[in-house]
Amino acid sequence: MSVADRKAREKETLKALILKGAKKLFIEKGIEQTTIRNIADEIDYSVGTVYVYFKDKTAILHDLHSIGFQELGGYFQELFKIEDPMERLRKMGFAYIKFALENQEMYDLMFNLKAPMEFLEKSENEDWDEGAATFNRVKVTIEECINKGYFKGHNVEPLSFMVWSLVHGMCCLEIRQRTKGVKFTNPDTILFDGYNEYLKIIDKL
Amino acid sequence: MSVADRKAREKETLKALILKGAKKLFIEKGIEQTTIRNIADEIDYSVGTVYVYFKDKTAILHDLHSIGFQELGGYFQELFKIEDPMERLRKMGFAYIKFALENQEMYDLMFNLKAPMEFLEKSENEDWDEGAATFNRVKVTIEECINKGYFKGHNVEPLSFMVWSLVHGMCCLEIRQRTKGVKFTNPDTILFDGYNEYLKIIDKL
DNA sequence: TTAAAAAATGAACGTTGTTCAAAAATAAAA
DNA sequence: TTTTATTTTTGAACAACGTTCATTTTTTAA
Repeated sequence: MSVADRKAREKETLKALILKGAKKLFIEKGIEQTTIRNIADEIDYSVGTVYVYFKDKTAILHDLHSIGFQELGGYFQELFKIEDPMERLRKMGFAYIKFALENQEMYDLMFNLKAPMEFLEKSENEDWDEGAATFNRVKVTIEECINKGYFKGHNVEPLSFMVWSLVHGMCCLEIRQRTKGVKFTNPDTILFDGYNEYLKIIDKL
Repeated sequence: MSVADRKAREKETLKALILKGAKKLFIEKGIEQTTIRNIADEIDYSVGTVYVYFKDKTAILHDLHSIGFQELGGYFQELFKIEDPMERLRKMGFAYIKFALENQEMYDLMFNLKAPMEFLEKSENEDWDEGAATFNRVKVTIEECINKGYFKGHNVEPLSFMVWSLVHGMCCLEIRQRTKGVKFTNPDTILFDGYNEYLKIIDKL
């Protein structure tokens, strides 16, 4: 166990500490309202130190966006024990919405903010692996549905994209306050009421 | 025609000039990249003048968001000449997507940015009239569909919300670069391919 | 021509993300 | 142990941001 090894471990620890502090503040007071100085204060380090461990703010946001996908993975954990792909698809949408509502700021970061994508564009690895992997779980499930005779006459990829868009759109409108603006009859349940309409539809296909 | 009247008209003209300059810059270089100083420079006025006519940046963004809804109305113009509500519904989604793709920055402002909603919260009129009115056009059309015997077993409002979410979600993922991240087989047509899957589905209902 | 009112101005303030020479802490060498 | 070299941390300083407001300029009324 060399000194270099320990130093490397300590670097990782501090990096994780910064991310932890950032996440806490993001959830507490919003991403836009959180400054690098806030983050530095939160973990009792100076601003300069934050910039030693992260190139800029988009780097922090990108790393946190990746953590968000890990957490979303947690919500999906149980799903792949479900054999019936249609049942799995139904539950997957629920889990997705649940994650979005329980982790609004993280969801926003993962699927709405420009920062994580801007970071990718500037970095050498241009691929959005997290997003692609998550989308693939939907695609695989829908493929199984098709193989079982569901969704006759449909194409896997565009259909998967449509399903993703449907749940994403609902979460998006909710998180960005657009459901509050349109005065629904039942504002508190509109997301699940909307999702139920979708469930009714796929039951017929 | 009193002096006061002319003054009032001149005030409106300058307000419109500021909005016009702001919109031009927003489209040219993005909303986030446009500063009040940029806008003032663009129209050859000082920063201070901008603040005489608008309380703050969210006021500019809100007014521009309203203009966006007028423009979206233009895309919807022809639609209500279509008698068949199902055909109108199909075309409405297309028009919506077309508007979103041709006016990405404006669409973002209307349905994604927090500024217009923050402005509403602070103002006395808390209602998002523009959004509610636009949603109502979808709702009315779907109601007509139901009256004609389509969408049996479905509820107007949640179903309308679901349809809105579906197209909004697609536009959102596209505009916020999430479709570029997930490497689709046909990235250039995925939005319309996805929308076609939706069309296939409602044809069966 | 002069006084009053309205409109336009831009320097100045507090904050932001970011940088970087200097200081402090740690490791290696003597 | 003491000295030297390396690594880590620091916070003052910078440019740019949204915003304010005392001052100046322009316009209107007297």
